Amino acid sequence: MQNNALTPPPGSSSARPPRGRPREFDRVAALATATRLFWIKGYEATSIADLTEAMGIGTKSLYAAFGSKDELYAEALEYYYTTYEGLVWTRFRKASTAREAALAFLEDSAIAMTGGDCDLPHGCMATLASVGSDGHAELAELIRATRAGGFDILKARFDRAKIDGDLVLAADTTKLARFVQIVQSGMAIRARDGAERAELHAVAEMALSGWENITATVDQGMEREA
Amino acid sequence: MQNNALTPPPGSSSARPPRGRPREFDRVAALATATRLFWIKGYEATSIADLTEAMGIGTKSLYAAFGSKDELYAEALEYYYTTYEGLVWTRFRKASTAREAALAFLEDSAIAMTGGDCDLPHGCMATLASVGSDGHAELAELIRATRAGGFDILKARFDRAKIDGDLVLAADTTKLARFVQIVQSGMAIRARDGAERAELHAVAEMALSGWENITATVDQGMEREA
DNA sequence: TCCTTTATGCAGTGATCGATGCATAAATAG
DNA sequence: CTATTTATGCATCGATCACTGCATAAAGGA
Repeated sequence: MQNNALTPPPGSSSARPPRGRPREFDRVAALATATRLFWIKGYEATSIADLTEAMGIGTKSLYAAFGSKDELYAEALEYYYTTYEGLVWTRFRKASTAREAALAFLEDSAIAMTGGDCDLPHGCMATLASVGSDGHAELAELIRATRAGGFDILKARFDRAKIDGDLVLAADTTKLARFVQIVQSGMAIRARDGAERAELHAVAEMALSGWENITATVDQGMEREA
Repeated sequence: MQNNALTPPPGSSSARPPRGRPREFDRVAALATATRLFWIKGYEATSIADLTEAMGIGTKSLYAAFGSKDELYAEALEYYYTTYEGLVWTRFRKASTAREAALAFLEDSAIAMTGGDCDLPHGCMATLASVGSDGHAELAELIRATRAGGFDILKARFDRAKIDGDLVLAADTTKLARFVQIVQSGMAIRARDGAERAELHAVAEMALSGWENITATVDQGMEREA
């Protein structure tokens, strides 16, 4: 949860200026390049050779600056989230109702996953990340936690909507948040397969077209099931 | 599309019985074991050493029987589909309306993705397959084609529903099929992350709770968007 | 100027990757 | 029986994996 060995604060307080030879490359730019590569190809398919070539530095500099491949990936995932989370959550936070928030989240996800306003890689780095769980337990847990964070935000917003009054108290916010999260996850897979933005946009709208039914009848729906 | 080098007919017509030393292992059982391993760990994270150990055979026998890792994966994907597609599509095919078919597909997917009635690996092998596109273009295309097959089945069913009359002619069956496919894809990711069957079951129901709104207003929804 | 500190380039570490050569074992055909 | 055909076990291939030791270059502090 807190900063462990994998995620040291990147721009930690530089109390004294470094005395030796200064770094010849921009660390942030290199991290951005690494992030893009991991985003596109994933952890396992991205080799150190791929990274050093794309970043324009040698392996020694990479390890001196980032420690290991795992630590670099962890920093890249953090960079990814802090840099691009606004694309997906800004309108969500401004929305006045739970439904508007969910729709904004899915619509803006559709935009972000198809390149945004620039040429971002398609798909969601956190959703599509699949680190083989052999010896990378720490990374796998970090990725799972990142995914879980999105769910928590959704559920918290829906819980607040109950207090605000725009969501009935009987609504199951956990299931609601899971549903929205699952739709976004599915969009990520389609985006990686080359889906157009309009397709994902339409899906965002269709997903919430039954909002009133969902929020009002989800519990009695479970009773009907049993 | 047709059988290429990667997918020779496994049980092709044995015109004459083999003359030499018979194989000491069951090829189908070995393929089933390999399929399960690929299903759980994916293509890249599953090594030949992992496979030979799990299958209980040597590398020479593996290559003699299956050709290469790529060809083995292709056969495993085919085995996966032909063996388990019934879990997901049987009730779908029997359904009398498009909505019932879609609901059956999502509900049965929820069951299959959480182990079915035995201890199947969680998640969908085809959906979660992510072969790094470096030098494995043929496999990547095969996987994309497998995913596309599911979409085609859904869309064909919805198109038929228009003729049957239980779906309005104005409905956009392409978007409808994409939506259902995306929900199922998202379920696969959640299943791999350890989702309970009940959670995915609830999502299947929620996804189709706006069916009447979707099928009736999807086009005017697009107009409202523009 | 000299000394310390840091970064870089190059070569190379052991390990593992997918895949093979070779000798041998085991079966059938004659 | 012998000859032929096939499967297997063992050792190993070159390539690549993540990663590091060592010598050198380049900066600041004194």
